Amino acid sequence: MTVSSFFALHATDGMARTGAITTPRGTIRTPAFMPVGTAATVKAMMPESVAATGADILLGNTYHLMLRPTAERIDRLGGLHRFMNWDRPILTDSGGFQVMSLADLRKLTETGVTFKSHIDGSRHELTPERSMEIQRLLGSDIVMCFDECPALPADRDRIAESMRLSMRWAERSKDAFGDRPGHMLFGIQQGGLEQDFREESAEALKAIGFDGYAIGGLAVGEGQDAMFGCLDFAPSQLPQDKPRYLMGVGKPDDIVGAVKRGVDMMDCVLPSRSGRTGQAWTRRGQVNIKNARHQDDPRPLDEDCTCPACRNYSRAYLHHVFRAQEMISGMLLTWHNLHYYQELMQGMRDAIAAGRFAAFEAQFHAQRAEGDIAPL
RNA sequence: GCCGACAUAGCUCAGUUGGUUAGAGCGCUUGAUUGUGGAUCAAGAGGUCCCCCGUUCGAGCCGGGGUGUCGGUA
Repeated sequence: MTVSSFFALHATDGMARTGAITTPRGTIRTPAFMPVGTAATVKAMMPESVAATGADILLGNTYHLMLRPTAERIDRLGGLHRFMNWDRPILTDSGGFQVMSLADLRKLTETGVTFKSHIDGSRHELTPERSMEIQRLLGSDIVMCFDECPALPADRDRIAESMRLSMRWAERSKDAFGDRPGHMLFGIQQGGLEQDFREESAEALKAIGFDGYAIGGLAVGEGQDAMFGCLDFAPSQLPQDKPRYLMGVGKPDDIVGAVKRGVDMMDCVLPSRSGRTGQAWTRRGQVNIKNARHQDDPRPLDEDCTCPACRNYSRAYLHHVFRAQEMISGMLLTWHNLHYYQELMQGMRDAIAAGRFAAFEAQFHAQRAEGDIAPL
């Protein structure tokens, strides 16, 4: 069906699409879920285990790697892939999200952002140019523009001002990125929940021209209904023939809703963070393994799951090791969560290819509605 | 046996000259977590203040007796 040199659309079903992004380091099947490996590791997971869950690509983070161990050191050691023993594609966030999440540690100007390190208090300047340089030193396959991501709710003036700053930074990012065969640069649409600002942002990005287009600034406090409302129009404002990447999303039902609305790629810390804080995501919904009801339960987290946590361990064990703060707790639950997320993505890819996404979605919601297995 | 200290939430402990409905940390029961600060936040349950008697308008607090624990000593 297709299109650009590296992105091939294989099938669509409604707004949902399935395809593949080809990179020198491997193919990314879309819709894709990308685990987050902020500090050169998907926490609690070995890279081969991450690959075993079915992940084609993972994320690294400009801001965190810049502070420690520094981009220059990673470059001297052969680049991020070699450094962390992950030879498949890596997408690096530009540090833009930290402009929001670390708001009390930074100063924002037209030029860029000055951060005060949360590690040692040292000052670091991040600009579109410096962000591109760091992502080049890391050897990132998919580089993200440096942007600003305002928390919602925010008033229209603030959203417009922020979006336009991000668009000026997008242009500087493109200039600084230059021409790097085999590497891609993605622009990031902003504009809050406002359709006109999203449109203005999309037009600005398309005029600059990118290899892919991200939808940024969502899942930052607006709630699912509002986010879906925005996704009812945002994807179609972006080019049809390029990957669309919804940043930072989400819970399983957010992901299904996003794919339904035309999103090709997503990332989220949730499966990995939840794994470390005792929360599991299953086809029957959310399970809090911390809860006392699991302490005598010999059954697996999910009887139908083939991940190591479900195949080899009981809920009672997972409960125990979480309560005892044993490291295997985060390892097993993270593995399960990533496995479930990837299985969900595969299910959606198959369903779209077969033209039965609506049925898949209905079944997804029906299984969740059943709720967790009955008490003992 | 004698001398001394101590006894308050599951645990470790605060508790003012005697003054509303006795607190904290941890633990416990739950919830939140969306481009990761291995983080953080929120709610809740839980008390015969060792027992008895007394003083007092009023006792976790003061007095007497008892019980228990710990320490010292013979």
